[in-house]
Amino acid sequence: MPVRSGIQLSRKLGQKKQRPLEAEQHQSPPDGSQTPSPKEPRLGLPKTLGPQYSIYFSNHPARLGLDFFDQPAVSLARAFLGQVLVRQLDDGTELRGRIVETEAYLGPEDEAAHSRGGRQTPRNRSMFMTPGTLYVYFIYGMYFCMNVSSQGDGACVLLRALEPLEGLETMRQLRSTSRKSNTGRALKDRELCSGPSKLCQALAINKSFDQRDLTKDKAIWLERGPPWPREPAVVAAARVGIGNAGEWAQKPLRFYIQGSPWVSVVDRAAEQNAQV
DNA sequence: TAGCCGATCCCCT
DNA sequence: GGGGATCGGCTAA
Repeated sequence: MPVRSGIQLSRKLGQKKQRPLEAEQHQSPPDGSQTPSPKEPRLGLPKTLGPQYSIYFSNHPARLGLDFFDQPAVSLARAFLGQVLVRQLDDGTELRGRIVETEAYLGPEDEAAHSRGGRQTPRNRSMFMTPGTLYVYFIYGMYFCMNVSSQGDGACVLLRALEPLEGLETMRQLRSTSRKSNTGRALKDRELCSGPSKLCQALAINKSFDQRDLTKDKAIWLERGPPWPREPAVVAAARVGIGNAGEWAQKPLRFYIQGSPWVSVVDRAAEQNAQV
C-alpha cells in the first residue's frame, strides 16, 4: 500500500503539476515469440545506478515510482540511462528494452521544447502533469514520440533509443507492420529501437498512451536496470532535429551510452568530452 | 557510408 | 495554411 500519494509527494517537493487522467485505453497489437537474438552485440549487464526500488504506487515489485521521476529533466534524462522500459501487451507478452539514449527538454525557457514560452495546449498538457506522466505526440503525419514528464512545469525527457532485451521477434513484427514500405527485408536488431519513433513502433505505443502514469499503468512501466559490469561513459551532445531553436539547439541536452550500438545518432565531437 | 529528400497529417497560429 | 523532437529509400562517392 502506498504510504503517501503522488500529489502529496509532489507538494512536498514544491511541484505544481496536475494529476494525470487515468487512461484505460489499450490496443491489441499482434503477438509474436519472445526469442532474443544472439546476433547483435551487447554491452553486458548493467548495474544499479541509484536508489533502490520504490514500492510506492507500485503493482509490480521492480517498478520505479514517483521518487525516481520527481527530479529535474537533466538529471532524470541521465538517470533513465540503464533503466528498463517494460511494455505488457494485452495477451500478457512483455517487451523489454534498456534505455540507452534520452533528451532533456527543460520547459518554458527551452526554445526547442513544445512548452516553450509556457505554451500549454491540449496536445502538450501532459508535459505539465505529475512527474512520470507519459507525453506521447504524433509527428510528421505518421510517427509517435514518447516523453516522460519530469520535475518542473513543462519539462520532460524524450526517450530516443533502447537496447532490446526481451520480445525481439514481437518488436520486429510491430516495426515491420508499421513501416510505410514493406520490402520484405527483415529488420536487424539494431533497427528495432534506435530512434524515438522506432521504439514507439516496436513497443506498440501510440497516442492512447498520452497522459498515462508510468508509476501506475498496467501496460507500461519502468524497472531498475541490472548493474553494468563496468561503469559506462555518458556522452552529452546536442539534441537531434532541433533546427530553429537558436542557442538551445546547441546545448548538450542529449545523453547516450558511449559505445552502445543501439544509439540512434553518434556525435563523435561530443564524445571527446564524454564523462562517466 | 553519408547526404538528400519525399511521405503524411495533426496541431498550432 | 504551414511546420514538424522522424524515418527509410535512393543515389553518389
